[in-house]
Amino acid sequence: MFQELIEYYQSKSVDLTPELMELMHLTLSERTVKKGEILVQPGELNEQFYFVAKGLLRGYTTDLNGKEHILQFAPENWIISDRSSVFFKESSNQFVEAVENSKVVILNEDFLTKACQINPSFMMYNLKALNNHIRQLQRRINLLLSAPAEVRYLDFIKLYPDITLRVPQWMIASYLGITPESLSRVRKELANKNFRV
Amino acid sequence: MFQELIEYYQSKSVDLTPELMELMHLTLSERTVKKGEILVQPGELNEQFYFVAKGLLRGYTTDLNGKEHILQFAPENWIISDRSSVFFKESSNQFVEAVENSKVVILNEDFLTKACQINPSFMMYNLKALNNHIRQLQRRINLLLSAPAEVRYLDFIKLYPDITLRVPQWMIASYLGITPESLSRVRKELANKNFRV
DNA sequence: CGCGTGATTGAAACCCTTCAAGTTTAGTGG
DNA sequence: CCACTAAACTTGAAGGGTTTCAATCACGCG
Repeated sequence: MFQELIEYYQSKSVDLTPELMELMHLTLSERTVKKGEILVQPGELNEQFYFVAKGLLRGYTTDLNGKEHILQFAPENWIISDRSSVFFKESSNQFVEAVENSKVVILNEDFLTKACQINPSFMMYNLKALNNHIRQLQRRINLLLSAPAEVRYLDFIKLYPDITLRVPQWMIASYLGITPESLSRVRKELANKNFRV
Repeated sequence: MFQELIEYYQSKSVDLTPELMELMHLTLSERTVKKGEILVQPGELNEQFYFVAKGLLRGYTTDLNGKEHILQFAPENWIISDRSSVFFKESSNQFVEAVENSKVVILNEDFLTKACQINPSFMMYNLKALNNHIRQLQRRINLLLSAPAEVRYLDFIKLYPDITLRVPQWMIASYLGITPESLSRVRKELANKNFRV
């Protein structure tokens, strides 16, 4: 059980003490989700974090015009959730959906806080992970504020070459904040400049 | 010493044990910064968090055209820093500057990790604060992806009425990702619609 | 009072969107 | 394995929101 999660923690230098292992087996569970299946819906309370053991999830919102806006992709070894629900007991404001057939490990607030308490190395990992997440989000905000679509696209395929190949183009467009048509034109422009992925 | 920080922690239900108080006095320091003074520069290593006890700071980047893009404002009781430096020992990629004459408490990684280790209530506070920060950033990304300038502006003055009154308009424009001219026009439109702040 | 910073306004240009149509690709059932 | 269909991608033309550049106006501070 939780093989992928355990290996992930090891790679992050988490000291997998018997105590931590016991906590994991007591509080965690696994679940498989089919492509297109929805794990979290806006309006619902969902106090779970999902660690992606296999597959690919995405988090997105819909606006008043029904347009989707992708907030995050979560491939293997990423954690995705709606933090409003988990830490603040508010209803979610985003969807979490499986882009591919996936396997996730379900973490909850209980596990995270207890693991931090009983295991200093886990706490260090968690602090770093959260700060790193903040860093990524700031980087994305900076790009949205300062860079045109072409630059944002190049940044995306450089940062996430893996995801680029696994999701349809319109999802990348949605993540970048442009229309699929615009992304198509951006790619055409890049091709004309002899750019190769 | 650290009166504002102590009151802030109390308001967040942090249990201010003697042990934690001692750690604070051992590792924290205060500093006053004049309006316009710069605390962090891109390229420099700066392993400090700043808790704003009084005043207002801002974090911003400059792009290749020399244009500024404001990543965050930090009024009283906010923490600002460049997380690349603090947790990952990389050089900063943003400026941190005082918008007003300010007083800050300087926190470092050592304090934060130790405080989390010796004090469960501090750890809980810190976890919540980080998750809340992530939530705010996602909210902002969502707005940048989905909403036109007018909506983003209305959201800003609703969320940060205080900051709206304390910073020049061009800084708000920079935060929103538009030019000062555009913000001026947005405000004119709103005035025509009989909108009042 | 004069200077500099910030805010406003106008006109042209630009990036991106929208809408509509056509083309390609991928998946499914016969 | 082919045929069919739906989804994804491309392309074009028109329109909208925002930027750019330039000029003007308002205000606070030395």
